[in-house]
Amino acid sequence: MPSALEKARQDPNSMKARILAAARRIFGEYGYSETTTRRIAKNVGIDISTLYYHWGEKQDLYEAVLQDVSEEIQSRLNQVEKTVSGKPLKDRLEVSIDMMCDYLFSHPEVSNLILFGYFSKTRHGVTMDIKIPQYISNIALAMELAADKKTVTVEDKARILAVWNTVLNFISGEDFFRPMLKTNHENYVNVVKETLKFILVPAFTLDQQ
Amino acid sequence: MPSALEKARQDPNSMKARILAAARRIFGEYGYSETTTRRIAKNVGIDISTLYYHWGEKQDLYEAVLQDVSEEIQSRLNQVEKTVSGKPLKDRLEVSIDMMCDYLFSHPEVSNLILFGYFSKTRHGVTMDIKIPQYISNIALAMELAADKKTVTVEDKARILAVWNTVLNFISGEDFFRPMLKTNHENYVNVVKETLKFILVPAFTLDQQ
DNA sequence: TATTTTATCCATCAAATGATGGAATAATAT
DNA sequence: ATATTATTCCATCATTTGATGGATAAAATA
Repeated sequence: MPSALEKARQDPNSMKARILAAARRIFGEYGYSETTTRRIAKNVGIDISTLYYHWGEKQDLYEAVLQDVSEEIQSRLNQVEKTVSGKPLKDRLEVSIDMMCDYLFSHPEVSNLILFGYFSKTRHGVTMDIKIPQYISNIALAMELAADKKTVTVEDKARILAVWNTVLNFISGEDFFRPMLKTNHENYVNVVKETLKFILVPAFTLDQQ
Repeated sequence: MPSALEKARQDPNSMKARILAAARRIFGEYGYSETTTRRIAKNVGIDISTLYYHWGEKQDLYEAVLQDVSEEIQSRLNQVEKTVSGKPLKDRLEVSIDMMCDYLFSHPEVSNLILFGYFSKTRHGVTMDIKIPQYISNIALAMELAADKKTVTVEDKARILAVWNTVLNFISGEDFFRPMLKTNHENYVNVVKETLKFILVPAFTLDQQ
Protein backbone atom coordinates (compact mmCIF):
# COMPACT_ATOMS: atom_id res chain seq x y z
CA MET A 1 0.00 0.00 0.00
CA PRO A 2 1.81 3.09 -1.21
CA SER A 3 1.60 6.17 0.98
CA ALA A 4 -0.15 9.28 -0.24
CA LEU A 5 3.25 10.82 -0.87
CA GLU A 6 4.42 7.89 -2.96
CA LYS A 7 1.19 7.98 -4.92
CA ALA A 8 1.70 11.63 -5.68
CA ARG A 9 5.19 10.94 -6.94
CA GLN A 10 4.10 8.20 -9.29
CA ASP A 11 2.30 10.67 -11.50
CA PRO A 12 3.41 14.31 -11.26
CA ASN A 13 0.27 15.35 -13.15
CA SER A 14 -2.09 13.71 -10.73
CA MET A 15 -4.23 15.94 -8.60
CA LYS A 16 -2.45 14.71 -5.48
CA ALA A 17 0.90 15.70 -6.96
CA ARG A 18 -0.29 19.08 -8.20
CA ILE A 19 -1.71 19.94 -4.80
CA LEU A 20 1.49 18.81 -3.10
CA ALA A 21 3.60 20.95 -5.40
CA ALA A 22 1.47 24.04 -4.78
CA ALA A 23 1.43 23.37 -1.06
CA ARG A 24 5.19 23.09 -0.98
CA ARG A 25 5.58 26.37 -2.78
CA ILE A 26 3.07 28.26 -0.68
CA PHE A 27 3.94 26.78 2.71
CA GLY A 28 7.52 27.55 1.80
CA GLU A 29 6.68 31.13 1.07
CA TYR A 30 4.29 32.03 3.87
CA GLY A 31 4.87 29.45 6.57
CA TYR A 32 2.27 27.23 8.12
CA SER A 33 -0.12 29.60 9.77
CA GLU A 34 -0.17 32.24 7.06
CA THR A 35 -0.91 29.64 4.44
CA THR A 36 -4.59 28.92 3.94
CA THR A 37 -5.96 25.80 2.34
CA ARG A 38 -8.03 28.13 0.19
CA ARG A 39 -4.93 29.75 -1.18
CA ILE A 40 -3.37 26.44 -2.10
CA ALA A 41 -6.59 25.26 -3.73
CA LYS A 42 -6.94 28.47 -5.67
CA ASN A 43 -3.37 28.13 -6.84
CA VAL A 44 -4.14 24.71 -8.22
CA GLY A 45 -7.45 25.89 -9.57
CA ILE A 46 -9.68 23.62 -7.52
CA ASP A 47 -12.14 23.84 -4.67
CA ILE A 48 -10.81 23.42 -1.15
CA SER A 49 -12.95 20.35 -0.60
CA THR A 50 -11.04 18.62 -3.37
CA LEU A 51 -7.87 19.42 -1.51
CA TYR A 52 -9.31 17.97 1.68
CA TYR A 53 -10.48 14.93 -0.24
CA HIS A 54 -6.93 14.15 -1.33
CA TRP A 55 -4.84 15.16 1.63
CA GLY A 56 -7.05 15.31 4.68
CA GLU A 57 -6.45 18.10 7.10
CA LYS A 58 -3.99 20.94 6.71
CA GLN A 59 -1.46 19.42 9.08
CA ASP A 60 -1.35 16.19 7.11
CA LEU A 61 -0.63 18.09 3.94
CA TYR A 62 2.06 20.09 5.67
CA GLU A 63 3.68 16.96 7.00
CA ALA A 64 3.65 15.44 3.53
CA VAL A 65 5.43 18.54 2.26
CA LEU A 66 8.08 18.27 4.97
CA GLN A 67 8.54 14.60 4.26
CA ASP A 68 8.92 15.33 0.59
CA VAL A 69 11.48 18.04 1.19
CA SER A 70 13.31 15.97 3.75
CA GLU A 71 13.84 13.08 1.37
CA GLU A 72 14.94 15.41 -1.38
CA ILE A 73 17.58 16.95 0.86
CA GLN A 74 18.86 13.56 1.89
CA SER A 75 19.23 12.51 -1.71
CA ARG A 76 21.07 15.72 -2.57
CA LEU A 77 23.44 15.24 0.32
CA ASN A 78 24.18 11.73 -0.86
CA GLN A 79 24.90 13.11 -4.29
CA VAL A 80 27.30 15.67 -2.87
CA GLU A 81 29.00 13.03 -0.78
CA LYS A 82 29.64 10.87 -3.82
CA THR A 83 30.99 13.77 -5.82
CA VAL A 84 33.50 15.01 -3.28
CA SER A 85 34.58 11.64 -1.98
CA GLY A 86 38.32 11.18 -2.14
CA LYS A 87 39.10 14.81 -2.90
CA PRO A 88 41.34 16.90 -0.62
CA LEU A 89 39.63 18.73 2.23
CA LYS A 90 39.74 22.17 0.69
CA ASP A 91 38.15 20.87 -2.52
CA ARG A 92 35.56 18.91 -0.59
CA LEU A 93 34.49 22.04 1.20
CA GLU A 94 34.40 24.20 -1.89
CA VAL A 95 32.58 21.75 -4.09
CA SER A 96 30.06 20.94 -1.40
CA ILE A 97 29.32 24.61 -0.90
CA ASP A 98 28.87 25.13 -4.61
CA MET A 99 26.59 22.15 -5.03
CA MET A 100 24.38 22.82 -2.05
CA CYS A 101 24.10 26.50 -2.89
CA ASP A 102 23.07 25.73 -6.44
CA TYR A 103 20.44 23.30 -5.26
CA LEU A 104 19.03 25.52 -2.54
CA PHE A 105 19.03 28.70 -4.61
CA SER A 106 16.91 26.95 -7.18
CA HIS A 107 14.54 25.59 -4.51
CA PRO A 108 14.25 28.43 -2.04
CA GLU A 109 11.16 26.94 -0.44
CA VAL A 110 13.32 24.14 0.91
CA SER A 111 15.44 26.54 2.86
CA ASN A 112 12.39 28.39 4.13
CA LEU A 113 10.67 25.26 5.30
CA ILE A 114 13.69 24.18 7.27
CA LEU A 115 14.09 27.56 8.90
CA PHE A 116 10.41 27.78 9.77
CA GLY A 117 10.84 24.49 11.53
CA TYR A 118 13.78 25.71 13.54
CA PHE A 119 12.45 28.87 14.96
CA SER A 120 8.74 28.94 15.22
CA LYS A 121 7.33 27.82 18.50
CA THR A 122 4.11 27.13 16.72
CA ARG A 123 0.82 26.71 18.46
CA HIS A 124 -0.12 24.07 15.96
CA GLY A 125 1.64 20.89 16.91
CA VAL A 126 3.43 20.21 13.65
CA THR A 127 6.89 19.08 14.49
CA MET A 128 9.69 19.45 12.03
CA ASP A 129 10.05 16.10 10.43
CA ILE A 130 13.19 17.00 8.56
CA LYS A 131 15.75 15.07 10.45
CA ILE A 132 18.56 17.56 10.63
CA PRO A 133 20.38 15.74 13.44
CA GLN A 134 21.16 12.79 11.23
CA TYR A 135 22.24 14.99 8.36
CA ILE A 136 24.67 16.87 10.49
CA SER A 137 26.50 13.82 11.73
CA ASN A 138 26.48 12.37 8.24
CA ILE A 139 28.00 15.50 6.80
CA ALA A 140 30.70 15.58 9.43
CA LEU A 141 31.65 11.99 8.71
CA ALA A 142 31.32 12.15 4.96
CA MET A 143 33.45 15.26 4.76
CA GLU A 144 35.82 13.92 7.38
CA LEU A 145 35.46 17.12 9.34
CA ALA A 146 35.37 15.40 12.67
CA ALA A 147 38.72 15.54 14.37
CA ASP A 148 38.42 11.89 15.32
CA LYS A 149 37.13 10.70 11.98
CA LYS A 150 34.92 8.18 13.73
CA THR A 151 33.33 10.02 16.60
CA VAL A 152 31.51 13.24 15.98
CA THR A 153 31.84 15.52 18.97
CA VAL A 154 29.50 18.26 20.07
CA GLU A 155 31.96 20.81 18.76
CA ASP A 156 32.09 19.12 15.37
CA LYS A 157 28.33 19.12 15.11
CA ALA A 158 28.05 22.72 16.14
CA ARG A 159 30.51 23.72 13.43
CA ILE A 160 28.63 21.89 10.73
CA LEU A 161 25.42 23.44 12.00
CA ALA A 162 26.92 26.89 11.79
CA VAL A 163 27.84 26.36 8.17
CA TRP A 164 24.55 24.78 7.27
CA ASN A 165 22.61 27.59 8.88
CA THR A 166 24.66 30.26 7.22
CA VAL A 167 23.80 28.80 3.85
CA LEU A 168 20.10 28.66 4.67
CA ASN A 169 20.08 32.21 5.91
CA PHE A 170 21.61 33.60 2.79
CA ILE A 171 19.13 31.71 0.64
CA SER A 172 16.00 32.51 2.59
CA GLY A 173 17.07 36.03 3.39
CA GLU A 174 17.91 37.01 -0.15
CA ASP A 175 15.01 39.42 -0.46
CA PHE A 176 16.15 41.11 2.68
CA PHE A 177 19.91 41.03 2.18
CA ARG A 178 20.28 41.63 -1.52
CA PRO A 179 19.04 45.23 -1.45
CA MET A 180 21.58 46.07 1.21
CA LEU A 181 24.35 44.53 -0.86
CA LYS A 182 23.00 46.40 -3.86
CA THR A 183 23.61 43.61 -6.32
CA ASN A 184 21.66 41.36 -8.65
CA HIS A 185 20.69 37.76 -8.10
CA GLU A 186 23.50 36.23 -10.12
CA ASN A 187 26.17 38.17 -8.32
CA TYR A 188 24.47 37.55 -4.98
CA VAL A 189 24.85 33.81 -5.51
CA ASN A 190 28.55 34.28 -6.12
CA VAL A 191 29.03 36.54 -3.16
CA VAL A 192 27.33 33.98 -0.95
CA LYS A 193 29.53 31.15 -2.18
CA GLU A 194 32.68 33.19 -1.79
CA THR A 195 31.69 34.35 1.66
CA LEU A 196 31.07 30.81 2.78
CA LYS A 197 34.42 29.68 1.46
CA PHE A 198 36.18 32.68 2.92
CA ILE A 199 34.87 31.88 6.33
CA LEU A 200 34.95 28.11 6.32
CA VAL A 201 38.01 27.02 4.51
CA PRO A 202 40.53 28.68 6.84
CA ALA A 203 38.74 27.44 9.94
CA PHE A 204 38.63 23.80 8.94
CA THR A 205 41.93 23.56 7.12
CA LEU A 206 43.82 25.29 9.90
CA ASP A 207 42.38 22.78 12.31
CA GLN A 208 43.66 19.85 10.33
CA GLN A 209 47.17 21.04 9.77
CA MET B 1 4.94 65.33 22.18
CA PRO B 2 6.51 62.06 23.24
CA SER B 3 5.71 59.04 21.12
CA ALA B 4 3.76 56.14 22.54
CA LEU B 5 7.01 54.23 22.82
CA GLU B 6 8.73 57.02 24.73
CA LYS B 7 5.74 57.29 27.01
CA ALA B 8 5.91 53.59 27.76
CA ARG B 9 9.57 53.91 28.64
CA GLN B 10 9.05 56.74 31.07
CA ASP B 11 7.23 54.48 33.49
CA PRO B 12 7.91 50.76 33.19
CA ASN B 13 4.92 50.06 35.39
CA SER B 14 2.51 51.97 33.22
CA MET B 15 -0.10 49.99 31.37
CA LYS B 16 1.46 51.00 28.06
CA ALA B 17 4.81 49.65 29.18
CA ARG B 18 3.38 46.42 30.56
CA ILE B 19 1.52 45.74 27.35
CA LEU B 20 4.61 46.49 25.30
CA ALA B 21 6.71 44.13 27.38
CA ALA B 22 4.20 41.31 27.03
CA ALA B 23 3.81 41.98 23.32
CA ARG B 24 7.54 41.85 22.82
CA ARG B 25 7.75 38.53 24.60
CA ILE B 26 4.83 36.94 22.79
CA PHE B 27 5.47 38.33 19.32
CA GLY B 28 9.02 37.14 19.81
CA GLU B 29 7.87 33.68 20.69
CA TYR B 30 5.09 33.08 18.17
CA GLY B 31 5.65 35.59 15.41
CA TYR B 32 3.16 38.09 14.15
CA SER B 33 0.35 36.00 12.80
CA GLU B 34 0.32 33.39 15.51
CA THR B 35 0.16 36.03 18.17
CA THR B 36 -3.31 37.16 19.09
CA THR B 37 -4.16 40.39 20.79
CA ARG B 38 -6.22 38.32 23.18
CA ARG B 39 -3.16 36.35 24.21
CA ILE B 40 -1.16 39.47 24.92
CA ALA B 41 -4.02 41.00 26.87
CA LYS B 42 -4.52 37.84 28.88
CA ASN B 43 -0.81 37.77 29.64
CA VAL B 44 -1.02 41.26 31.07
CA GLY B 45 -4.28 40.45 32.81
CA ILE B 46 -6.44 42.97 30.99
CA ASP B 47 -9.23 43.03 28.45
CA ILE B 48 -8.28 43.32 24.80
CA SER B 49 -10.08 46.61 24.45
CA THR B 50 -7.70 48.10 26.98
CA LEU B 51 -4.88 46.95 24.76
CA TYR B 52 -6.49 48.58 21.75
CA TYR B 53 -7.08 51.72 23.74
CA HIS B 54 -3.37 52.09 24.43
CA TRP B 55 -1.75 50.86 21.27
CA GLY B 56 -4.29 50.97 18.49
CA GLU B 57 -4.31 48.13 16.04
CA LYS B 58 -2.14 45.04 16.18
CA GLN B 59 0.28 46.26 13.52
CA ASP B 60 0.96 49.46 15.44
CA LEU B 61 1.81 47.49 18.53
CA TYR B 62 4.07 45.19 16.54
CA GLU B 63 5.86 48.13 15.00
CA ALA B 64 6.39 49.62 18.44
CA VAL B 65 7.93 46.34 19.54
CA LEU B 66 10.28 46.32 16.55
CA GLN B 67 11.23 49.92 17.18
CA ASP B 68 11.93 49.12 20.80
CA VAL B 69 14.10 46.15 19.94
CA SER B 70 15.86 48.02 17.19
CA GLU B 71 16.96 50.81 19.48
CA GLU B 72 18.07 48.37 22.10
CA ILE B 73 20.27 46.55 19.61
CA GLN B 74 21.81 49.77 18.43
CA SER B 75 22.66 50.74 21.97
CA ARG B 76 24.21 47.34 22.65
CA LEU B 77 26.31 47.56 19.52
CA ASN B 78 27.58 50.97 20.59
CA GLN B 79 28.47 49.51 23.95
CA VAL B 80 30.42 46.69 22.29
CA GLU B 81 32.17 49.13 20.03
CA LYS B 82 33.36 51.19 22.96
CA THR B 83 34.57 48.15 24.83
CA VAL B 84 36.65 46.64 22.05
CA SER B 85 37.96 49.87 20.61
CA GLY B 86 41.75 49.89 20.38
CA LYS B 87 42.16 46.19 21.10
CA PRO B 88 43.92 43.88 18.61
CA LEU B 89 41.71 42.27 15.96
CA LYS B 90 41.56 38.84 17.53
CA ASP B 91 40.50 40.31 20.86
CA ARG B 92 37.95 42.55 19.20
CA LEU B 93 36.35 39.55 17.56
CA GLU B 94 36.34 37.42 20.65
CA VAL B 95 35.07 40.06 23.03
CA SER B 96 32.38 41.14 20.59
CA ILE B 97 31.18 37.60 20.21
CA ASP B 98 31.06 37.11 23.95
CA MET B 99 29.21 40.33 24.58
CA MET B 100 26.64 39.92 21.85
CA CYS B 101 26.01 36.29 22.75
CA ASP B 102 25.46 37.17 26.38
CA TYR B 103 23.02 39.89 25.47
CA LEU B 104 21.09 37.86 22.91
CA PHE B 105 20.95 34.69 24.99
CA SER B 106 19.33 36.67 27.76
CA HIS B 107 16.87 38.29 25.36
CA PRO B 108 15.99 35.49 22.95
CA GLU B 109 12.94 37.34 21.67
CA VAL B 110 15.25 39.88 20.06
CA SER B 111 16.86 37.26 17.93
CA ASN B 112 13.50 35.78 16.99
CA LEU B 113 12.03 39.10 15.99
CA ILE B 114 14.93 39.84 13.70
CA LEU B 115 14.75 36.44 12.05
CA PHE B 116 11.00 36.64 11.61
CA GLY B 117 11.59 39.88 9.77
CA TYR B 118 14.16 38.34 7.46
CA PHE B 119 12.34 35.35 6.22
CA SER B 120 8.64 35.69 6.37
CA LYS B 121 7.01 37.01 3.26
CA THR B 122 4.10 38.01 5.38
CA ARG B 123 0.71 38.82 4.02
CA HIS B 124 0.35 41.54 6.60
CA GLY B 125 2.35 44.51 5.44
CA VAL B 126 4.54 44.95 8.47
CA THR B 127 7.99 45.74 7.25
CA MET B 128 10.98 45.03 9.38
CA ASP B 129 11.90 48.28 10.93
CA ILE B 130 15.11 47.02 12.42
CA LYS B 131 17.66 48.68 10.27
CA ILE B 132 20.13 45.89 9.82
CA PRO B 133 21.85 47.48 6.82
CA GLN B 134 23.21 50.32 8.89
CA TYR B 135 24.30 48.00 11.65
CA ILE B 136 26.27 45.86 9.30
CA SER B 137 28.31 48.69 7.87
CA ASN B 138 28.81 50.11 11.32
CA ILE B 139 30.09 46.83 12.63
CA ALA B 140 32.47 46.46 9.72
CA LEU B 141 33.91 49.91 10.32
CA ALA B 142 33.95 49.76 14.08
CA MET B 143 35.71 46.42 14.08
CA GLU B 144 37.93 47.49 11.23
CA LEU B 145 37.04 44.39 9.36
CA ALA B 146 36.76 46.12 6.02
CA ALA B 147 39.88 45.60 3.97
CA ASP B 148 39.93 49.26 3.02
CA LYS B 149 39.15 50.58 6.50
CA LYS B 150 37.06 53.35 4.96
CA THR B 151 34.98 51.72 2.28
CA VAL B 152 32.86 48.71 3.12
CA THR B 153 32.63 46.43 0.11
CA VAL B 154 29.89 44.00 -0.71
CA GLU B 155 32.15 41.17 0.36
CA ASP B 156 32.84 42.82 3.69
CA LYS B 157 29.15 43.25 4.35
CA ALA B 158 28.36 39.70 3.38
CA ARG B 159 30.95 38.41 5.83
CA ILE B 160 29.57 40.44 8.69
CA LEU B 161 26.11 39.28 7.77
CA ALA B 162 27.20 35.67 7.84
CA VAL B 163 28.56 36.07 11.34
CA TRP B 164 25.60 38.02 12.58
CA ASN B 165 23.18 35.46 11.19
CA THR B 166 25.08 32.56 12.65
CA VAL B 167 24.73 34.07 16.08
CA LEU B 168 21.02 34.65 15.66
CA ASN B 169 20.46 31.13 14.44
CA PHE B 170 22.16 29.56 17.40
CA ILE B 171 20.14 31.70 19.77
CA SER B 172 16.75 31.27 18.17
CA GLY B 173 17.33 27.66 17.29
CA GLU B 174 18.42 26.57 20.74
CA ASP B 175 15.30 24.50 21.35
CA PHE B 176 15.92 22.71 18.11
CA PHE B 177 19.69 22.35 18.23
CA ARG B 178 20.37 21.70 21.86
CA PRO B 179 18.72 18.26 21.95
CA MET B 180 20.86 17.16 19.05
CA LEU B 181 23.98 18.37 20.80
CA LYS B 182 22.75 16.63 23.94
CA THR B 183 23.92 19.32 26.29
CA ASN B 184 22.50 21.78 28.80
CA HIS B 185 21.92 25.47 28.35
CA GLU B 186 25.05 26.64 30.05
CA ASN B 187 27.29 24.43 27.98
CA TYR B 188 25.34 25.26 24.85
CA VAL B 189 26.19 28.92 25.32
CA ASN B 190 29.86 28.04 25.55
CA VAL B 191 29.77 25.75 22.55
CA VAL B 192 28.15 28.50 20.53
CA LYS B 193 30.76 31.05 21.52
CA GLU B 194 33.61 28.67 20.81
CA THR B 195 32.15 27.66 17.48
CA LEU B 196 31.81 31.25 16.40
CA LYS B 197 35.38 31.98 17.37
CA PHE B 198 36.64 28.81 15.74
CA ILE B 199 35.08 29.80 12.48
CA LEU B 200 35.58 33.52 12.48
CA VAL B 201 38.93 34.25 13.95
CA PRO B 202 40.98 32.32 11.36
CA ALA B 203 39.01 33.78 8.47
CA PHE B 204 39.43 37.39 9.45
CA THR B 205 42.90 37.24 10.91
CA LEU B 206 44.29 35.31 7.96
CA ASP B 207 42.89 37.98 5.72
CA GLN B 208 44.69 40.73 7.52
CA GLN B 209 48.07 39.14 7.76
C1' DT C 1 -25.94 -1.08 -20.05
C1' DA C 2 -26.37 -0.92 -15.10
C1' DT C 3 -23.85 -0.35 -10.92
C1' DT C 4 -20.41 0.92 -8.11
C1' DT C 5 -16.49 3.72 -7.08
C1' DT C 6 -13.89 7.88 -7.54
C1' DA C 7 -13.48 12.65 -7.92
C1' DT C 8 -15.21 17.40 -7.85
C1' DC C 9 -17.81 21.30 -6.34
C1' DC C 10 -21.43 24.16 -3.79
C1' DA C 11 -23.26 25.50 0.41
C1' DT C 12 -22.59 25.84 4.93
C1' DC C 13 -20.89 25.38 9.86
C1' DA C 14 -18.27 26.54 13.93
C1' DA C 15 -14.42 28.58 15.98
C1' DA C 16 -10.98 32.07 16.22
C1' DT C 17 -9.74 36.65 15.75
C1' DG C 18 -9.21 41.70 14.87
C1' DA C 19 -11.73 45.47 16.02
C1' DT C 20 -15.30 48.81 18.06
C1' DG C 21 -19.32 51.18 20.68
C1' DG C 22 -20.84 52.26 24.83
C1' DA C 23 -21.47 51.80 29.72
C1' DA C 24 -19.11 52.03 34.04
C1' DT C 25 -15.36 53.40 36.91
C1' DA C 26 -11.29 55.94 38.39
C1' DA C 27 -8.48 59.91 38.20
C1' DT C 28 -7.79 64.77 37.60
C1' DA C 29 -8.93 69.44 37.24
C1' DT C 30 -11.89 73.41 38.34
C1' DA D 1 -18.12 68.95 45.31
C1' DT D 2 -18.70 69.05 40.52
C1' DA D 3 -17.26 68.66 35.93
C1' DT D 4 -14.16 66.80 32.88
C1' DT D 5 -10.99 63.59 31.24
C1' DA D 6 -8.73 59.15 31.15
C1' DT D 7 -9.08 54.28 31.71
C1' DT D 8 -11.19 49.77 31.82
C1' DC D 9 -14.38 46.16 30.68
C1' DC D 10 -18.55 43.81 28.60
C1' DA D 11 -21.04 42.72 24.65
C1' DT D 12 -20.96 42.32 20.06
C1' DC D 13 -19.62 42.54 14.82
C1' DA D 14 -17.67 41.08 10.65
C1' DT D 15 -14.23 38.42 8.52
C1' DT D 16 -11.31 34.70 7.91
C1' DT D 17 -10.48 30.04 7.97
C1' DG D 18 -10.39 24.98 8.80
C1' DA D 19 -13.46 21.57 7.93
C1' DT D 20 -17.63 18.68 6.37
C1' DG D 21 -22.17 16.89 4.21
C1' DG D 22 -24.36 16.12 0.29
C1' DA D 23 -25.41 16.66 -4.57
C1' DT D 24 -23.38 15.88 -9.07
C1' DA D 25 -20.52 14.22 -12.54
C1' DA D 26 -16.95 11.21 -14.32
C1' DA D 27 -14.72 6.91 -14.48
C1' DA D 28 -14.27 2.22 -13.71
C1' DT D 29 -16.30 -2.25 -13.10
C1' DA D 30 -19.69 -5.76 -13.59
